[in-house]
Amino acid sequence: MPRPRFDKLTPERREEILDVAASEFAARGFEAASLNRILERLGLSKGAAYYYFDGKQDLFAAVVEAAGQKVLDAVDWDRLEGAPDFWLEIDRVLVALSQLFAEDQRLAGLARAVATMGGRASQALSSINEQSETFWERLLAIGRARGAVRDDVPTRLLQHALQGMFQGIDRYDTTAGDERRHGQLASRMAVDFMRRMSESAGTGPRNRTP
Amino acid sequence: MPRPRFDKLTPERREEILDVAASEFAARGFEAASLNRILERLGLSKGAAYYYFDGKQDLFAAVVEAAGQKVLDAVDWDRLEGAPDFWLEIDRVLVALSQLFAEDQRLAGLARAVATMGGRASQALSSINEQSETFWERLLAIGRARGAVRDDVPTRLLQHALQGMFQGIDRYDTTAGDERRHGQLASRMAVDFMRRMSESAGTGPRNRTP
Amino acid sequence: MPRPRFDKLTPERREEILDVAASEFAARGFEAASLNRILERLGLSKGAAYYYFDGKQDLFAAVVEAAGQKVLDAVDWDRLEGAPDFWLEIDRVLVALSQLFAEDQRLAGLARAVATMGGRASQALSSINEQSETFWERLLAIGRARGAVRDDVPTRLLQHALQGMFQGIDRYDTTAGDERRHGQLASRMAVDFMRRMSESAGTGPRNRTP
Amino acid sequence: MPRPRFDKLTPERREEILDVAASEFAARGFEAASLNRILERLGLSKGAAYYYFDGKQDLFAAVVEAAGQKVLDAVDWDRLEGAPDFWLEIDRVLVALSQLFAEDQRLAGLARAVATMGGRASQALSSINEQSETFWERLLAIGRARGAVRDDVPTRLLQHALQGMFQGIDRYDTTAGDERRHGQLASRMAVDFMRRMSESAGTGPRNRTP
DNA sequence: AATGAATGAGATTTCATTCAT
DNA sequence: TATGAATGAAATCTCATTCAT
Repeated sequence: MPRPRFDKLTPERREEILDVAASEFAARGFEAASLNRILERLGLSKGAAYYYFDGKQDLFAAVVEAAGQKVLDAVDWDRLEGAPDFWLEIDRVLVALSQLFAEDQRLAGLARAVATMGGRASQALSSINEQSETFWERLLAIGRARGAVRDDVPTRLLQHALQGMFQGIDRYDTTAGDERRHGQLASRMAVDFMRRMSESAGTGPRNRTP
Repeated sequence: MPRPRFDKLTPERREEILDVAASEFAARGFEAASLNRILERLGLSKGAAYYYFDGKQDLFAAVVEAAGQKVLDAVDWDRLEGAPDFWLEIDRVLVALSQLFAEDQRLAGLARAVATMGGRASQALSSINEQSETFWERLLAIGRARGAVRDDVPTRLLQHALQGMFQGIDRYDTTAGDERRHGQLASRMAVDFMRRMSESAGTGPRNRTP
Repeated sequence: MPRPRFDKLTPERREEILDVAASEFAARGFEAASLNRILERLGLSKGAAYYYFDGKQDLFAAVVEAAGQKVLDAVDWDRLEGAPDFWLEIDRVLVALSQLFAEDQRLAGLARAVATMGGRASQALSSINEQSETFWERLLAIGRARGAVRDDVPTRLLQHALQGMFQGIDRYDTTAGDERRHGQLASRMAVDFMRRMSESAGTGPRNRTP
Repeated sequence: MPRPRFDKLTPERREEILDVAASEFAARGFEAASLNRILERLGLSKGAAYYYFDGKQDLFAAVVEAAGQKVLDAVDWDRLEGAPDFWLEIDRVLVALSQLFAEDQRLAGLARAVATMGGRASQALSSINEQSETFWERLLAIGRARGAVRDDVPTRLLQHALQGMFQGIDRYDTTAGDERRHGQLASRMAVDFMRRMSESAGTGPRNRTP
C-alpha cells in the first residue's frame, strides 16, 4: 500500500497517478502491465515512484483500492437497509453499479486484473480482498437480516459465486456484438441471476423479471 | 495450434510436454508463465519447441485444448440426453466434473488463465472458445429440449454467467481453509446455483437442495 | 555454387527453386533473407537443400548467376558488334534491359542484394563478379574497338562507375512517386548518362538525347 | 533518433558510442551488424542502450546522421558559391571528400549500409535521406544557379545517379589491388564523370580531363 | 523530496546447419 | 537421394528495481 508520503501529494496529482495506472492495469492485466509505461505517461520519475510506492504490486493495490472505494461509495447503504422491498432496492443498486461500470470503463478491466492475480499476489492484495469481502458481506448481511437472502450457504461462498457470475456477464458483455442492447439485457439478467441464487426459499413470487 | 509434426511424437512425450506446460500456465497465468522454464524442465531445446509450436500462444492453445477435451470427455452426453430427470443427471455430471478438477489441480488454474487472456489472445484462443461454447451449448440445448432450462435468456449469456459462477466457486474453494469439507459443499452448492439460474419457471418445487 | 547433382533435377524444379529463392533474396537482401522461409515455401526439406547446395551463400550464388545469365542473354552481342552506330544500338540494348528489369521485378532487388554483400561473401560471389565483369568488359570492349568508348580510363573503373550509376537510377525509380513516367524518363536518362560518361571525346555532337 | 538523454552524455562517451557502432555497421551492413557485439565492445549494458536509443535502427540512424554531418561540414559552401569556376571548385570539394573518406574508412562502409536498407528502414532513415538530399540539392542548386549544371533532368534523378556513380567508384577502390595509385585516379575520374553527367551542354570545351 | 542513469537477468523468437535414419 | 528432428547460439528488446547524487 502506498507509503504515507503519497497522501501529501495534491489530490489532483494523486488521482492522476492512480488514473493512469488504472488504465494500464485494466487494459493489460497485472503481469503484462508495464510500470515503465505508466511512469512515462505520467512524467513521473522512477525514483519518485519508488518513493511513493513499494513497487509494482503496491501501486496495483493502491489502484484497486481506490476503484473499490468508488464502488462502495456508489451504494447508498442506509437506504438499502431501510428499503421496504430488499430485492427492489437491490435492483436499483445494481443499475447504479452497472452505470458506474459503463462510465468508467477501467473498472471492469481492473476487476478482471484482480481475478487474474489469483493466489500469487500474496500480501499486496490482502487489502483488496478485505475490501471486496466488506462489500458483499455488508450487502448480504442486510439481505439476511431482512430474511430476503438465504442462510443455508456460507457468506463467502455465496459472495464468490455472485462475484464470478457478474464477471462472467461482464465477459459476455465485452465480446457481444450489438453493444447497447446487450448491455441493458445483461444488466437486467444479472439482477435476475443474483436474486435466483441468493433468495431464500418461499420469499415471494418465483420470477420478478418482467 | 501445434504443427502437424507434434502428432508424430510418441503419445508419452506429447503428454509430458503438455503436462509440464500446463503446470506452468496453470500456476502463473499466461503472461507470467515462462516458456524458458517450461523448456528447461522438459529438457527440450528452444529450436525443437518452435519446431513443434508456433510460439508461446500456440503452446498455450494446445495445452488448453487438451484440457478442454478432458472435460468434454468426462461427460456422458448420451446418458444426459436420455435421463429421466435432467437436473438429477446434471447433479451427477457436475459431481464428476468436480472430481476431475479435484484430481487434476491444473484444470482450475488453466481455466483461470484462459479467463485472463480476455481480448488479448485474439486468434490463438478462438478454438478454445469454440470448445467452451460447444460444451455449454450442448448442455443447455439438451436442457432446453427437455423444458428444464429457461429460454428467456440468450444461450451465450447464460453460458457466461454459469461459467463465471463456477469460477467464483473455484476461487472460494482455492482460498478456503478446511479443504475437504468445503470442496464437497461447494460442489453441492454449484449445482444448486446452476439450477436456480437456469431452471425455467414453474418446473417444479422451488428448492430442491435439502 | 550448386553441386553437380542440382543439374539432375528436372528443369522445372530447378527453375522453381531458383525462382522462390530469388524472390526472398530480392525482397530482403542476403542477410535478412531466411533459408528456412525459402525451403518452407518450396516444400523442400532441409536435407535436400543441403544435398544440392552448400549452404545459404551457395544458393544465393546460384540464384544470382541464373539472373546474370538472363541479363547476358538479353543482349544481342553480334548485332551490337556489327551495328553502324554504336550508341544508337546501346540505346536499344538498354531499353531491352530496362524492359527485362520491369518484367522481372526481382532482378533489381537481386542487384541490390549483391551490392550489399560487399567484401563479406568472399568465395561465394566470385563467380558473380566474374559474370558481371564479363558483361561490362564485353560491352565496353566492343565500344572501344569502334572508337566510341574512351580509353583513358581503366575498364574496371568505368564498369563500376556505370554499374553504380545504374543502381542509383534504380533506387530513384524505386522511390519515385509517379511510377510510369519516371520509369521512362529514368531509362532515357540512363542512356544519356552512360554515353556522357563513356563516350570518347570528339566522337560527335554533344548531346544526342532529343 | 537518439533520445534527448543521449545529448547529456559527455561528448567523449557520445563519440565513442557512435564510433564503435559505426565500425560494426560499416563492416557488416545493417542486418548483419550485431547490437550485442556493439554493446559488448562498449561495455554498455543492454538496458543503458535502450535508455539512450529506441533500438537497433535508431542507433543506426544516429550513427549515419553523425557521419553525414561530417560530410556536410567538409564542404566550404560559401566558397563554392563564390568560386569563379564552379567545376574547378567542385574538383577541390571532391578531393577534400575523398580525403575524408580515405581517413575515415567507415564512411564508405556506412554509405553502403545505408544504400542496402532500401525500402526496409521506413521511418528510421527518413532523416538520413533528408540529409543526403540536402547535400546534393545544395550542391546542384549552386551549380544550376551558375549555369554550370544542366536543368533538363530532375534534381533527385541526377542526385541518385551521381550518388550511385560515386558508390561504384568506391567499390572499385575497395577491390583494387594497388591502392594508392588507384585511389588518386579514382578520385580524379569521379570528378570527370560527375562533370560529364551534370554539365549543361555548350558550357565549354568538351573534355577537361587531360 | 526527487532524479534519472544504470543494471542485468530474462523474455520470446529465428537462424543456419548437422546428422541419424 | 532424401527426410525432418534436433540443436544451441545468437538475435532484439523489456522489465522491475536500485542508488548515488
